[in-house]
Amino acid sequence: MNKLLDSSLLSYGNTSARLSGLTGDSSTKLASSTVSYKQSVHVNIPSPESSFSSTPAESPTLYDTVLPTSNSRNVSNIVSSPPYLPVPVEEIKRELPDEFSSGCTNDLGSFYGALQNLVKTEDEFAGPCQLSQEKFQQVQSLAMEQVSRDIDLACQVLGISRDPTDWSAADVRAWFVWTVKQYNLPNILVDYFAMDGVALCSLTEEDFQRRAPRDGETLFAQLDIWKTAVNIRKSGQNMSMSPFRVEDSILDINGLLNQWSGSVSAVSTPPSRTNLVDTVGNKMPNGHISASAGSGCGNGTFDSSLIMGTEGLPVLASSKYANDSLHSDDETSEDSCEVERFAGTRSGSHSHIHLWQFLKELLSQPQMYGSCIRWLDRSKSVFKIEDSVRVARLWGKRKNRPAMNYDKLSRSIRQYYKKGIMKKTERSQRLVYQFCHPYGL
DNA sequence: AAATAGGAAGACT
DNA sequence: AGTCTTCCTATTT
Repeated sequence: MNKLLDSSLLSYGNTSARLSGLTGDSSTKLASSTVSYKQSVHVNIPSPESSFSSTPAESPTLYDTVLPTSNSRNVSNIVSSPPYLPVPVEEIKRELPDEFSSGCTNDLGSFYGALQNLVKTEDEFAGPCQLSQEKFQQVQSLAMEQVSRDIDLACQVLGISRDPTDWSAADVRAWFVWTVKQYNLPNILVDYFAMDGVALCSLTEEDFQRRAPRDGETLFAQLDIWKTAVNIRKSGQNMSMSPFRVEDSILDINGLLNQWSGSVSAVSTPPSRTNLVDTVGNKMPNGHISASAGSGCGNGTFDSSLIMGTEGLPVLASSKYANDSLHSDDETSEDSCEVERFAGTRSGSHSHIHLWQFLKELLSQPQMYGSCIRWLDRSKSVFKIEDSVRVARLWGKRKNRPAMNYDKLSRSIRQYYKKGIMKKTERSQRLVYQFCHPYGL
């Protein structure tokens, strides 16, 4: 079993190190990156315990060290942990500063120990460690490159954008299933994260923890890595690394996906990103997936056709993720983009969003929609619609119902009373509603 | 006047 | 079948 670079290496939380710090440029730091991760953040570099048998002459890669070559490779190992990518071990060792080897019993041990130490002391860079900025940047560059490759692979497998803010609700689900699978997080209820990427990115760490008390931190940390990675790439400082291409990898993507899906037959089905399958290969309605314990959490699966071309070769799974976010739903862009966004890209599964989910999306973006809907008491899931006309208009746009108004919207809300999704507050106030547990989480 | 409440029927998936 | 959407009348704020 491969060992991931786990909390023992990049345990960001206990060390107060930040992923964004790895960029070495504070200008690229995301606001959310200031959170100290208390849980492990995986970077795909094998631990010292992994069976390195590198022969210097062959300049093996990290990938090589954990994956048998040829068709006989053990796919289950690939699936049970994030795939390893070809970063030459010797290169990493060569680029490590000398300080990294002191006090360790073997080279790899020194690498991990030193890198951990480096991460620990990043915030006190000029402190006792006294690593040169150049050396530090070498290591952070390697780490970020590995992270970036992981993200590229996941994007290609899932057919989603690198940028989480581009994700539709279906993309968010896909990312969740992938992450849950990769990091074996059995206690995640995906339905608690039924939102698009913009809404997801606006969630705080506390929001994650509320939705997933056990693994929320890890998920939040993972999302933050993605956000940071895309920020780095956008800022153009991504270490002259070309995007990872599946065809360049020696990773057996087909095998990976077959294992991932648990259904070889799915390869022959038409490509469909939303055709999620459960652990026995049954498609679930509306792409519904659940990673909760007892429902096949550890085996969250996808239709492996999602990235298969007609010849069984992995291909990029469409660019349809182009626009399903709410972030441009402000007053100015509503008009300019209306036809394209709501007549076109909103079709299909994305129109399945429920009103209560939509309202939560708006509520999760107070900077954008705080003037029309806001929480009155977040802990009790009490919110107020401040601008009923605008909220109704936004809802109508999302559902492609131009005639939507607050009268109709409120009728839908009132249906929720019977369903136990919403309720009126104790002291009835106009335009004030309350989510029933757990819908307000 | 605007919001609330809920019945009824139809659309849509 | 479930979730709205649409239309409606009556009531409350």
